[in-house]
Amino acid sequence: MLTAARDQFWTTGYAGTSMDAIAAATGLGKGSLYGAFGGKRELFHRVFGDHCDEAIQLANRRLSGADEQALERLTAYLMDHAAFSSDPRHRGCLLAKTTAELTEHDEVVSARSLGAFQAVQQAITADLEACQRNGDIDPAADPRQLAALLLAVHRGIEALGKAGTDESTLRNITETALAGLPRPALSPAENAGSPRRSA
Amino acid sequence: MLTAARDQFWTTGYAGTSMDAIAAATGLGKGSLYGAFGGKRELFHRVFGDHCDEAIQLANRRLSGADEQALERLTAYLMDHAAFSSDPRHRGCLLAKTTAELTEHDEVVSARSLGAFQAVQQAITADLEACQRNGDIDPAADPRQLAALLLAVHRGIEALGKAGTDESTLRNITETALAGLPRPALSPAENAGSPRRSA
DNA sequence: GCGGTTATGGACGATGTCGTCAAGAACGCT
DNA sequence: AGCGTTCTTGACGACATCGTCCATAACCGC
Repeated sequence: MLTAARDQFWTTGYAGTSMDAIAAATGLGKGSLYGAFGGKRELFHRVFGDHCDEAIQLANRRLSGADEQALERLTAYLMDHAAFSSDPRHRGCLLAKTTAELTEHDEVVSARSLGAFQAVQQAITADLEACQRNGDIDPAADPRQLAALLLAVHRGIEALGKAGTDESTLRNITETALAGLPRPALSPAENAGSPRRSA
Repeated sequence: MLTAARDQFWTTGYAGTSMDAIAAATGLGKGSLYGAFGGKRELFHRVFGDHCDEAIQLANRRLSGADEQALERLTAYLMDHAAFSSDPRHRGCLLAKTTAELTEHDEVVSARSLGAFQAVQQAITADLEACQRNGDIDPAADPRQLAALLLAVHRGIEALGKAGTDESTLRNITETALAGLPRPALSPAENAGSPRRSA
């Protein structure tokens, strides 16, 4: 029911969605909607908040686990996002669309957007720290800065995918970004022994 | 006059902007608007097309010049964008907002968005090739892939800035991205002689 | 200066949209 | 079953919005 309302906002945006459309999509009468949520704005806040929570949980779930697979998880997370974003059926991230449309006009939305992005960045940071513990990434690097970069790449892929960029380009972007991460400085002698992800 | 209409669309989005609002903003009567452009959609196409052209021209202007300053230009382009995007008064890139709102619903907008992004990417590619000629970047690297990554970072910075990310974070992202570009492989002996950008 | 042409502007009808409300359905409790 | 309470609903008023239309103003060649 909330998902039907969310989908409606998702495809037509906040301003482009009428309460009648939501009533039709959910099967509820308009009176019920106003009674339950107060109004269009409040309903959207509810829907948007839930969506942010889900997105954060998803990132945390996909990026947490054993140190040995940390780089694998990160790669998969970004690669899947690239594949997903380039799908023409993809409506685009609701978080991105909402931020673009409403962040200047709605404090609640603005705060929640920023919070969501920071939470995802935090999840990436944690995963990068795991990569460092596993020897996949230079331990001297600041994982928060790398995470910020990867989040930016993540959001950039989202934006470019929505514009119609094809999948291989988006995957290449991900690969190039990951290739640019600082590797541990190995003295030539110790090439062999250090732990790396499995192929 | 077109800029007034553009600004109106820019701040309130396509769906959120009424023709009466545009009439008020431009000082023109509604009849004139419909007579001159045909309708809301056509007017927006005009405004959006002009804006894309300007954005492309700006990128080309800022990223072209002598090989010796190619890396400087690229750095400045991205850094300025980071500073710009984090300004709370910044309305956010019209190209990004429009792509987010309309790309699924309007073929014309979709095509023009993709074209604009590709044009900017091309400008970055050309600048990176200049960097390679100047010895700032590994000549073995594919400049188009690096450009795609930098464009993604550029768009990501835009998105994060709109969400409220502060300037220093966005600048750090830019620096981290630039630091991850592949440097020319120098044999230890020739460290001294190769051309680098001036500090 | 003048007739014809074009541009202008705001009133207008039709429709869309928001939020409310009273009538009715569903439900629980005794 | 009978009753009161809550939930649901679609019609409704007020207003916004779209696109049109015509009376008027500006402009042009002559």
